[in-house]
Amino acid sequence: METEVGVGGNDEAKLDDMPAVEAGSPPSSPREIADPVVYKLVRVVGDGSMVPATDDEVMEVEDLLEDDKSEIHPVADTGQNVGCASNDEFPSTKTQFDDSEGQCENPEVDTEKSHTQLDTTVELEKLNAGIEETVHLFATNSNDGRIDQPESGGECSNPLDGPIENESLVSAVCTNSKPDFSKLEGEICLDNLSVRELHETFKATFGRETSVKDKQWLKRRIAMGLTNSCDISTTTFVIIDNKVVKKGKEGSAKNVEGKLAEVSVTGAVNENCGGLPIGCNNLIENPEDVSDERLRNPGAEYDCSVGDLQTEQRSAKRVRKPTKRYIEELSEVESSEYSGKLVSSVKNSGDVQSSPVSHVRPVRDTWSDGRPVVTRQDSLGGSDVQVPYVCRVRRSRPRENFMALMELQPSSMGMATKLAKEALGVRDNKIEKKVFKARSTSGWIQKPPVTESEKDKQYQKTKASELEKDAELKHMDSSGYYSDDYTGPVPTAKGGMRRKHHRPWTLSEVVKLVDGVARYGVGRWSEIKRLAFASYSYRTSVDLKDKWRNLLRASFANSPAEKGMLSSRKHVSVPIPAPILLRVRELAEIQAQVPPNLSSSKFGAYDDRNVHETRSGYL
DNA sequence: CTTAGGG
DNA sequence: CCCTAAG
Repeated sequence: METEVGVGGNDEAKLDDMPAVEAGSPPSSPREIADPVVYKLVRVVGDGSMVPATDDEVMEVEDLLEDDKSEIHPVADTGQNVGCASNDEFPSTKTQFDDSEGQCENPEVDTEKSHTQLDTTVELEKLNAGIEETVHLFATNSNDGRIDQPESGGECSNPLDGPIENESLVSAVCTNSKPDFSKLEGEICLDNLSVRELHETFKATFGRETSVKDKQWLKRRIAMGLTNSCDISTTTFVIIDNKVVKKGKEGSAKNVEGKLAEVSVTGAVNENCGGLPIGCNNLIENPEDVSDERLRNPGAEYDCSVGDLQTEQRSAKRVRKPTKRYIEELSEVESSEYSGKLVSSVKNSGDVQSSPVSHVRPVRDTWSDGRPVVTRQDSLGGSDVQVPYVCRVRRSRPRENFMALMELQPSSMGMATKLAKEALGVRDNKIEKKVFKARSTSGWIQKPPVTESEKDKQYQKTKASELEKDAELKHMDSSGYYSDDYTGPVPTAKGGMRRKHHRPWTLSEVVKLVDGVARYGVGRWSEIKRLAFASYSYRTSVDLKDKWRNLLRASFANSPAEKGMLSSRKHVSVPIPAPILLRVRELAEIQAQVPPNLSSSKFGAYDDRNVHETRSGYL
């Protein structure tokens, strides 16, 4: 449990981070500034006690603060705000708007609007849910449940001396960051404002700019910001003294009014000068924020019309790591129906039902670089263990039948194999050896494929016929043909396993290989494998190549001795008949001298028999 | 993925 | 056989 929480407290020190307070126009109410409520970072330890935040944590927060500041600065630089000195500037604001009016109603806005609105609206739906949550959290945290009782008259308990502070403090604290709060005074009819004006107002409300061009969204946001309420009519936006006045039925609006103010004030001091509860703020910030997070998504929905917003916003705002919640949400969405539009799913989550629990969780699933890590949740013994989910599949190796493997290697293999199997996705019997690559270290090795049941039966038939055919050539046992197949991992003295399985080449195989080479040419291993070795699931092209290499070597080594070697040498498991070696040599020479292209005119030096034999089917 | 080569 | 570097 290392949840970071903000704890209200009077901490002047933190003010250093808010230059806004001292410089700039004289605070209208020095007292408030002297006694602001500031968030202090602490960490709640398991037992409930709190310890000071670590440097790192503080840094993080400061980062955020800076973030915000940097965001605010541009606002100041625009010089649009003529200072927020006094509270009675509303009129001038009006005029200001009028003056700078003109291009506000550019057509693009409206065309763009439709798209934008779509998305943003959706976002809002969702966000609202979050807001509700947050509000509740706040309510419970401050325990006096004031949020829920608008007219309780318990203002005195407000550490900031009552409701009035709401405005004065805000304007005071934020004086320097220039949001023109005067604009927020008195009656505001958002409906009458142009997009540009809305932007102004937005700025004034939140102390930052927005690039959203959706009037509806702006109005809603502003309304929410000003009233600290998330329950904003979607149609009418008349705000008087921080109260939304719904057209027709005024007071009926269930706004939280100033009650939330105290909460929001705390939040305000901390970060943004807007009168928005901080949690709320984080959740419903610009859609761009959200989109930023959403960006992690491959097929993010903001790809078209809102694209510019993203980029624009991103340049201005540092990208924050998506919270775990987002990751979860996204993955959910992604896995379910995500294919570019997450509208519907978002809509769903828009219901207030979303569990508050989920978003308090620490961000653990993300590496420090913000890159989500693909893991597999294994519930082992109650604790969630995340296993890096490796899934390597053998390229085109022998068919490894895991069942057989497990049978053959009872001991350590059992468990390991099982695990591996699970991790690999059972169905694929071609398991990449690489998984076991660590054989020397891991201590266990893959099993030989030998005992393949069905597949092999099938090919054993073919094999059988071949055997007969081969039987003459070699004096091999036709019965135990496969019995010796298994040359399991050879346990080396060190306990580490050596080599996988050694499958001795049978004479028939060799013949086939030679034949194949004769037919398709040296180096066409894949072809030979495909055509001549179709029935041998093991024996990859590489194997063929290797074998050929060996044959070649042998053939040349033996040639001088000719047939004599047959018995001379050490007992080779499958002594290769001289004729074959001879063929090999011939083939080798042919192939060497005659680049693949030429047809047949260049082989005078070889006896016809061989050549013909060799080339049978070739020409 | 397929080849070639080294190990 | 394994592993890898190269097309």
